[in-house]
Amino acid sequence: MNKRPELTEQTRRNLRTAFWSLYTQKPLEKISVREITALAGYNRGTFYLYYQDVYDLLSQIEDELLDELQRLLKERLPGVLEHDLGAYMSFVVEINLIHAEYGAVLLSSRGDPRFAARFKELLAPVLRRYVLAGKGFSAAESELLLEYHLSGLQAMLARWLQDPGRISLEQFVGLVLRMFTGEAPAPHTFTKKGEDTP
Amino acid sequence: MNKRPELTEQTRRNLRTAFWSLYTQKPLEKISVREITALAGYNRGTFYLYYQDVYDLLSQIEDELLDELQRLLKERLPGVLEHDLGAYMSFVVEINLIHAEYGAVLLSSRGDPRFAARFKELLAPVLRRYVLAGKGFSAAESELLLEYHLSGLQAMLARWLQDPGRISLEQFVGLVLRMFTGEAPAPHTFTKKGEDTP
DNA sequence: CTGATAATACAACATGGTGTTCAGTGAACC
DNA sequence: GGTTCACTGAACACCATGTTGTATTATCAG
Repeated sequence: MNKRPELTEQTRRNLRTAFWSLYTQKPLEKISVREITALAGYNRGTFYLYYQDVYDLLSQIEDELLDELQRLLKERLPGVLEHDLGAYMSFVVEINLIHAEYGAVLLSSRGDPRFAARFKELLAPVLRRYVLAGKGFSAAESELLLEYHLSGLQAMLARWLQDPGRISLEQFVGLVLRMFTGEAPAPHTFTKKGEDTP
Repeated sequence: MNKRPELTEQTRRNLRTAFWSLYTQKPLEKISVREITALAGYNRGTFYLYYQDVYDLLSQIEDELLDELQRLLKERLPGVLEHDLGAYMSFVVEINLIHAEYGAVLLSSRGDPRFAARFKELLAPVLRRYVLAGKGFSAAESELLLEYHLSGLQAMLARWLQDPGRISLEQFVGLVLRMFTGEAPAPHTFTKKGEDTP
């Protein structure tokens, strides 16, 4: 099966690209299969050879992003996290920066709440253990504070991704850590590492 | 026009109630005018005598809630806020508790992002002045931290409204203030920690 | 080269939602 | 008792959906 893999992949990409250029302009419910295929230059029926419906297409984009994020995070989690939450968060933010074209939209208020929810779910275990644990909160309190931090982080990250030039990555991570730990670290300057960041 | 105001008001209410009972069960885009009018016991055309479309109906509910919230907050702002952010936040939370039937849905992740955005916009000035001002943050940093606090508060409030019985209002406001002020113990009398299991 | 196969095109169909229109009905109001 | 009002019922044009059957290519195996 699939005698022409690179052609089908191209078609898939074309549909996805057409969809995304529409999605950056208007909400999901106003995007029709007609519009996508017209923009991509295919017959409407062709769409259904690749995707069940418009939401399925969006889901596949989201799945790819989240799968990669999870994979990368799991690689780094044991080595980095234990003694350096800051480095871990830097890594999280960097990954998002790489995929900013998608992430900035999906995580924003005009994005997909389901995506944001899954993103938060990914980070929840880390926050539970390294930000909330051992501070004497009841289970109910922890749950609420976790929601505060996760939603806050997600929204702040989304906003930063809109225009990452205004604040450096280090400064941004500094703000995140400041929120995590209360008031602890210094406000502006952050310790610089030996290497440049892309 | 409108010779029988109490009849038309009743119809309006019936349509709104029918819509809301559907909206608590499924997302907006899956709710049709047909469904609403069938549930309310009216002809489909009648809907269009009162609302432009389904989103218009939702908007009217949201507008009413936000208008009342804003009105109440403006009443209390000058008297209460200056010396007691805690009392002010208590008031904010109380108002939301009164309208929990709507607020708990609209503010939740399955609610309307536009509503959440407007809700946050309402509280933004207060946070800007009483939580962020005078702490030496740059404009860009303040914007990001504001986003963190607003989104965190909104999400935590939404979650609390789902089941306000688990934590008292005072305790909840204590958590909010704790997030606002860093880690400092809350001014109000609430927590007695150390007995619950973390 | 040729036949098989896979990717895509094109057209048509049934379904169901949208928003609008317009004549008609019954009850409320004056 | 006639008029006005709220609502009905039915129809209309439009558009999107998802599916199907048939046709047209391009690629590959033999």
